[in-house]
Amino acid sequence: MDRTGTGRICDDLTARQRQVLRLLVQEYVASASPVGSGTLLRQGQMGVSSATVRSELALLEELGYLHQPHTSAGRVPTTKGYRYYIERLMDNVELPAPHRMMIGHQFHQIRLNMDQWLQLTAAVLAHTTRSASVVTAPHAAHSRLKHIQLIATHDTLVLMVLVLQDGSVHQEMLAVDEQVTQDRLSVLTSQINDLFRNMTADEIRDEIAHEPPLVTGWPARVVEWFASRMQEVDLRTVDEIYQAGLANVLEQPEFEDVAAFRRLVDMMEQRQRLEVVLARTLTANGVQIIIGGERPIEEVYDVSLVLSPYGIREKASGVLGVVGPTRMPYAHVVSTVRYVARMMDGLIDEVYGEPSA
Amino acid sequence: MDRTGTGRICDDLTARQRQVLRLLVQEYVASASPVGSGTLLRQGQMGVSSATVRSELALLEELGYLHQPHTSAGRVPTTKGYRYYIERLMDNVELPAPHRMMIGHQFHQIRLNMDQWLQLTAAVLAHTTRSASVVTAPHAAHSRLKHIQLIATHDTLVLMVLVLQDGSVHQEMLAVDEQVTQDRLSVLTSQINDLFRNMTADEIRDEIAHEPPLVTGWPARVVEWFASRMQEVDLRTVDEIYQAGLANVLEQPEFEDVAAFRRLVDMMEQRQRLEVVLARTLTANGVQIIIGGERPIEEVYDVSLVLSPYGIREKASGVLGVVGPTRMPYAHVVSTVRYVARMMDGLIDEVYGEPSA
DNA sequence: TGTTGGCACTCGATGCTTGAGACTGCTAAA
DNA sequence: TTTAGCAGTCTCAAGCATCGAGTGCCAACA
Repeated sequence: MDRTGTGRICDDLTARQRQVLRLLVQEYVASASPVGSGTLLRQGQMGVSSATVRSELALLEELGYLHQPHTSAGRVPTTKGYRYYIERLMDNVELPAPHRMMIGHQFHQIRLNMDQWLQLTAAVLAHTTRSASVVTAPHAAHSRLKHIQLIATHDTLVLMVLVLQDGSVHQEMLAVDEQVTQDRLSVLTSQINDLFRNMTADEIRDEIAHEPPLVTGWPARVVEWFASRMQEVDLRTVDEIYQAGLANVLEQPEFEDVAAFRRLVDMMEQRQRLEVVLARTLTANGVQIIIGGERPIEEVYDVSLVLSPYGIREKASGVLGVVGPTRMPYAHVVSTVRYVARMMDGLIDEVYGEPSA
Repeated sequence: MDRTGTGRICDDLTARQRQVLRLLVQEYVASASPVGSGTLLRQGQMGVSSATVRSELALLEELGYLHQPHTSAGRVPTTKGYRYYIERLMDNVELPAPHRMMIGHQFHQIRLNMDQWLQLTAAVLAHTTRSASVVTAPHAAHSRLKHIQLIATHDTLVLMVLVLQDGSVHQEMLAVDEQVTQDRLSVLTSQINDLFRNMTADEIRDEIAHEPPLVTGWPARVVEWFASRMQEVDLRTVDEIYQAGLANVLEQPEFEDVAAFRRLVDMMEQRQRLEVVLARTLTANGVQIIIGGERPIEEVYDVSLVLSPYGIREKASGVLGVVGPTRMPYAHVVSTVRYVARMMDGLIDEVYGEPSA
């Protein structure tokens, strides 16, 4: 792609401009204050004078990669600048061994309790990146029924516990008008299990629609309830969301401003919006970086997300990642997220992978 | 107790001092800035001059109820002042009807899904009090086994789903060395259910210790695992914790200071410490108010908690409440928390109460 | 004895000015 | 094309005066 031979690589920036942009982003991420030509010279030896750097800076600003808070200040990367840095300039290194060891160590010696795993994953992510983290429970798109259990908790209340192929367990209660006995429920449990085991929600819907009714009276309504609950669980793209490390981001200077922090907290608390962002990553490949001000989160310009899917697509997959300031050490965060996602892949494979038999 | 006849009631403060303290707390809660004698006079008609109020203020400060940030500022209640206000001066009114209606309305039309109920409860508490909220899942101290189900998810992995009398559902996986079949697990499921149903964790421990072993080989280890998991669940005082409304407290002026807000976030994120506080309320009667700087949370002096147990003691009970700034409209918050706790009582009774049969 | 008006005083908040410092853009020379 | 030099811009922190809410004290009074 180097068509001109003058250091113009790819399509737009010269080698020196790229170097300036890279140094500037790195310096800004480290120092959290606007970077001027002087600082840049001091930082990396680039063999030119400050005046040259200044003109490059002016050009980069004109091209939309940088922004100047005010005339006599240094430059700050724009969203476009971060995006360019992340995609073209950042060293995409593997997480250093000590970090890998530390993470690996924390993941050892824990029992096979999915809830604890996910909580731990969120904690580890938050801790190693000094940011907030999100982790969703693994989940399959059209999971099949593994087991249903109906339990009488009261004379007219039925507790349903639903276990799906993807390992998720769901529960809900239903009030029926008549008295129910555990004996009758146990029979019904067997019937439903025998009839619908290994079926998806859609298949169950079809089965019910076409077959003559299995039962009548309140058991029929229980079956109906079971089917609609299956459907509901099936439609959900993101199940439970685990979070950790909100306190970490409070250390960042950009969140001295309470309003800025509020945007981040809102982001974490508004489940709906968060779900949209997470769902996008669920079907993506590899680590996704969403920079504040970009598409799905235009209004939260000082927050970025580094997310990765994990698990086995179509079998049990979720999303995990980091939520932090836009001014974030992306290289480190990306490699951490990637590494933790790979770890989770391993776990999921162990738990849900193809049986050897 | 009015021994002197000069307005000295109970034991310590005169009627006028109490009036001054009450007005001051109310005014401070409303305005968020130190209250002086002038403001106090303007607020409530107390028929005395500012000089008199000043001397009362000076006395109240000497007694430790008030604090003066600096010489030329007004007074601010101390922890002791808040405590006195809450216990002796606050109007303990019922939540006004419009609020009651709004809350009641939000609670209607939701299905019997405990998870959603608790999430909603947290949201409603946070919304009506404009603070953060915490709600724990209902839970019984020594709950009996209702149902256990063992499911083969893999050739050497067993998923156990545990349903207890208190309605809680617990799950965990176990890796066994040998191949397991669902058939064998189903048999084991029936055996365990038949043998241990309606027993507490302790009873199950005893039974296992004294009876000859039910099975040998890996099924024995599954039984052992089941028993230890029961024990573990039984020992837990607080199960899942639901939170909401952290963003609300960011509106409060005292949390302009990031450090202060950090203390609150830490409070909410450090599960261990939060559990200690919540567990204390679990065994208490009625609404508990923990003021920042007081016993279990000495170091978090700008945060207060208003908590209430709910549910049926020994059968299914939890804690719910509000976490907000010490400068909090206690009367309103207390009546909200009380009202919501009563609502939850109703639900719990419906779900776990004595069967009519 | 308790209450009150008066008064001097304190001290944070506010606003203004000023100088230092960081960084810029521009220009003319190399 | 690069660079040294320079004038200009703008923020920030410090210093300073002012304002005013609020205080404590005291003498006079009911």
